[in-house]
Amino acid sequence: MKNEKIDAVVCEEKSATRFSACLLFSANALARAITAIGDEEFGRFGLCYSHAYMLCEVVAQPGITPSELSETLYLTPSTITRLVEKLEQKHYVRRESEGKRTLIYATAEGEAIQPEIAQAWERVGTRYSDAIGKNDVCQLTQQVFKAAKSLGKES
Amino acid sequence: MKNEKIDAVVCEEKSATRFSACLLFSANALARAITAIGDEEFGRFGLCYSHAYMLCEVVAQPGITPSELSETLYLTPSTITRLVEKLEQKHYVRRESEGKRTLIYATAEGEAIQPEIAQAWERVGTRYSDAIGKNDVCQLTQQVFKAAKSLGKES
DNA sequence: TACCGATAGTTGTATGTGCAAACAAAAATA
DNA sequence: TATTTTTGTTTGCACATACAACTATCGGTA
Repeated sequence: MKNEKIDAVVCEEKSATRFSACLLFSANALARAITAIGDEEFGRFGLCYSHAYMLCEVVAQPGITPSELSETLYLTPSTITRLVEKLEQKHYVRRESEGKRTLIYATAEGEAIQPEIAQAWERVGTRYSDAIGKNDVCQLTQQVFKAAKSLGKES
Repeated sequence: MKNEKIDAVVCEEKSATRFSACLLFSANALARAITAIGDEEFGRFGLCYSHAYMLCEVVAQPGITPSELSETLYLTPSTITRLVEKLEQKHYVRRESEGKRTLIYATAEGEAIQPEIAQAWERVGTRYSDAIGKNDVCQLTQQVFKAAKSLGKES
């Protein structure tokens, strides 16, 4: 019984499943695993990884708009709005309305925690490099990003 | 101004960003993009991709327990409980208590939609293969899964 | 037999994310 | 100039997921 049939075809090692051959499955599993690390590190100062990334971008590009952030971060505009709200609550950014656009600026406080973010970022990198292997990481990242970009256009 | 300094180092093509070199970022971007496709296809009959996967597993392994599903699907037990609840609402599975364990079985209805799930699964595969390239997909999937597994052990 | 730690599962709560709809402002067209 | 369309942003709602705390059961030990 059980799943002999499918497993016989798909599996080679014991931990593989009928799902491991599916990119939809694997990509989500990877994202969850690595996000756990990211949120653990960035969480030390009360941010999740996407907040940290967004804040970096705002610091680098003062007056950036939500739609620009949306493109850079590969997130929908509504998600950007929510993230900005959170960062605003924490006084890391402020918003300025300019016509139909919204300009986002980092506060002094937001700029001040940049070093901490950079450190956390590095720790995250170290941790997943250690787990996955430094050489593989670089290639994997490139391929993953390329795939994400291709799929972004698909729909 | 802007971000010349960093971009000069990191970017080669215009769409790359300081983030694209980060696996945490890229993996999440990929997961979101591919999940959008998955949910679109599986959503045609009211499921999201994780429901569909779980149902497959339950059909293949009648009487499977939440903790087994948790390992197979790389999801936390609490998430499994929530997914099972959803599938139960839709009358695709039923639960049986056996001591401290819970056994999950597919209903006739649940087994009946298996063909539809298989079709949707195939459509998803076709769509991302078309976007990414058939050859790349296979290798990418393996690497992504391997990385996810390594990271799963890390924490 | 009676207790205690370990294990399995569920629930409360919180959060990131997205879709669809609403809204506001700009641009295009008549 | 007036009207329509398009664009940018925000909100209402829904959902997958996780953590922490809680409950229930099992297994071992005194």
